[in-house]
Amino acid sequence: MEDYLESISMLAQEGKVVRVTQISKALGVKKPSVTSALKKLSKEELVEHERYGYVKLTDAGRKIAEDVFHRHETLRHFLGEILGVDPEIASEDACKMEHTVSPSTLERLAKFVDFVLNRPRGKPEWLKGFNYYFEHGDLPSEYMARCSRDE
Amino acid sequence: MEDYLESISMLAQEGKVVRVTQISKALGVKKPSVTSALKKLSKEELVEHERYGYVKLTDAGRKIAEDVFHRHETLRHFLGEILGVDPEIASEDACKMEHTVSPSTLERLAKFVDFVLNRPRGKPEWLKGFNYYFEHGDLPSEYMARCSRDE
DNA sequence: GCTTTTTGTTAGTATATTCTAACAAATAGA
DNA sequence: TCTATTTGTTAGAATATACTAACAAAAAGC
Repeated sequence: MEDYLESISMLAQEGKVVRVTQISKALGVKKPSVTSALKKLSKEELVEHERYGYVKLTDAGRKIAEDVFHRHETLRHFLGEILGVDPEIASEDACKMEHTVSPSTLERLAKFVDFVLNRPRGKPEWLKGFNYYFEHGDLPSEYMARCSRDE
Repeated sequence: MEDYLESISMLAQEGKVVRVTQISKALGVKKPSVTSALKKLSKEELVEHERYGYVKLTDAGRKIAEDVFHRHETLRHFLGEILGVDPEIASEDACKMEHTVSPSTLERLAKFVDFVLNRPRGKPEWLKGFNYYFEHGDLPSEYMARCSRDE
């Protein structure tokens, strides 16, 4: 259900009017699945949807959608920009993981991403070291030297 | 199903004989759930189990179990030792996430954990910086200074 | 306005996984 | 060895989620 809310939110963000077919395409599920999801989400007052009509998030629904989206983005950034996972895969994995991370872990992960990418400026040197290590299996001597100096 | 395999593997590792009740307790599910899981896993030739008897992994089952365990440990280490998530929660989250991470992401994560924790010696200075940042919301001036020097 | 196409819904089915209740086998105690 | 307890199984129901096939409503074309 979180995926439906997130997808509705994203489609709405793009300015498009949100309809069953679009959600169906966005999520890669068949239309009846969307209809029944919307029925359920309506009952929980997370979306507004009348037969054959447009889909809109309620405030409660939007809140959840944005939370899911935040989780998704945090994971995607971590996977893509720190671990260096292929963007496509980073997005897919984020999509699956976003539903299982606990709030407290996500909070730390978000801070971690922020810390690594922005404190106090851009990406730190050691991240290049990691990429080198991942590609070659060991570290360039220059990096080793600098690291020892730091210690 | 992966959870069942992992649990059986872990119980076996502890030297104990593996039985339905133990798996049931380890996973926090009722015994009929275990019985039916075992039936399924037997059909797939991942465990050996005869009525009222002990449970044993086949080679194929053990292989999967060890893979799941590896995923679990990698995640747990990352969450606990790098992000600094509470050990209890790190373990729970790892348990949920271990089923959704893609192999390529896991490979990078494992390398990342190894890199951060062991290359070229123990934990790097910046990890303390992260913990400070997480607790206080900004960085100690000493760290800021050192970082600029590095750049 | 009538027909065709697109869009959405309903009904019914399937899978995966859990549970409870009731029963059966195995084990342990006396 | 007989009974009581522990352990394991079966049967059946529940939830969550997806699907297909068939139908209905709405929109578009002419």
